[in-house]
Amino acid sequence: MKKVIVIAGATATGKSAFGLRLAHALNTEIISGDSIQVYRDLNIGSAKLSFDEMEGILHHCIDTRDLSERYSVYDFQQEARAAIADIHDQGKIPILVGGTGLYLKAVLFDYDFTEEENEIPSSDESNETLYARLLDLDPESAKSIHPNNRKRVLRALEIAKSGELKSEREAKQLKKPIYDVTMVVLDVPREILDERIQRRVQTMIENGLEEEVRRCFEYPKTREYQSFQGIGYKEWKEYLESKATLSQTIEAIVIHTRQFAKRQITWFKHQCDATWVNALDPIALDQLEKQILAWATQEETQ
RNA sequence: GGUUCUGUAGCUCAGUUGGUAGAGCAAUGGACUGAAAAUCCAUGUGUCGUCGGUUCAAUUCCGACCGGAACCA
Repeated sequence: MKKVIVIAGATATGKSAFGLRLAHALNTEIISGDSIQVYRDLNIGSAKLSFDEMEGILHHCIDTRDLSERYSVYDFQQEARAAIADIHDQGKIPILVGGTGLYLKAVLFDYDFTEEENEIPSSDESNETLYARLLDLDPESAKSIHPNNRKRVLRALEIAKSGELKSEREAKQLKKPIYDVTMVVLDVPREILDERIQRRVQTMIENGLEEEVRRCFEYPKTREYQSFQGIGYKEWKEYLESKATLSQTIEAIVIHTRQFAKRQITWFKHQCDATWVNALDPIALDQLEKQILAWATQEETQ
């Protein structure tokens, strides 16, 4: 199996910096595992590295979509795997850096998405009615989806329409990585992370986040885009409509970012087999780098 | 100084015609296979401002005091 390095963790834990460090040491390229950084004009609010900050390291899966476009795990799986293959062909070990847990897992594991229309399933039926139908069509999947989780119920019904059930599709998977993966989760104690988030948002404001938002989402129609769902963007809706103050907007961004970080931590804790490292401990990071470099030079396993 | 409001969960506020109280947000934990920075689930004891009075019983009624707001001087 080919090797892949993964640097994961909550927002504001220093993933990008550590990823760059490894990329230099291994003379390789980085693949961003992030659902918002794929959008071309979302720079400040998505905490995207600037061209200079990339320090000459090639970054994949960034700036690949226009604000009006939809994007999904499927797209990411295709494009990230293509980039991985390309880097492997150069005899290098790709580094996947990102905080979108599902995206990382879908690339590394044998998640199976068949080619299909990327449409948002919609319905005006009640949650109860939809769930009842799912119970009938795919009881196995229904068991693991809460009736109120309309999005998931609709998706499972959508899959069932194709003839194959969601539960059947997943049962065929081995649920094992398709690469030889070394995965690291960068960890920062919650209280400190909260402060870092506060500061980071403040910096975004100073760097002109409001201007970026106005430029990208000036027209109300654009605020229906998937890209507008990003934290740091959607919070400006009320502000742009003169229904909220600047400080309320900033506060909302901070709160949403913290809640997001919490969800990310929960995901990585339970969904992934990874080495957790205190990102604030320079000695631990040095050791980690050495370990990864040593692992990188080992023979490929079968 | 006077009048009228007001003080209940971290925040904004309901409520109890007197039997010690509950929403939203926040917070905490969790789920997660095509929107995932999304979506969803679970968790609510707090001297009901302080001190007195009435009462079998006061957060609820009465008084004083201490905060806050508005208006009048």
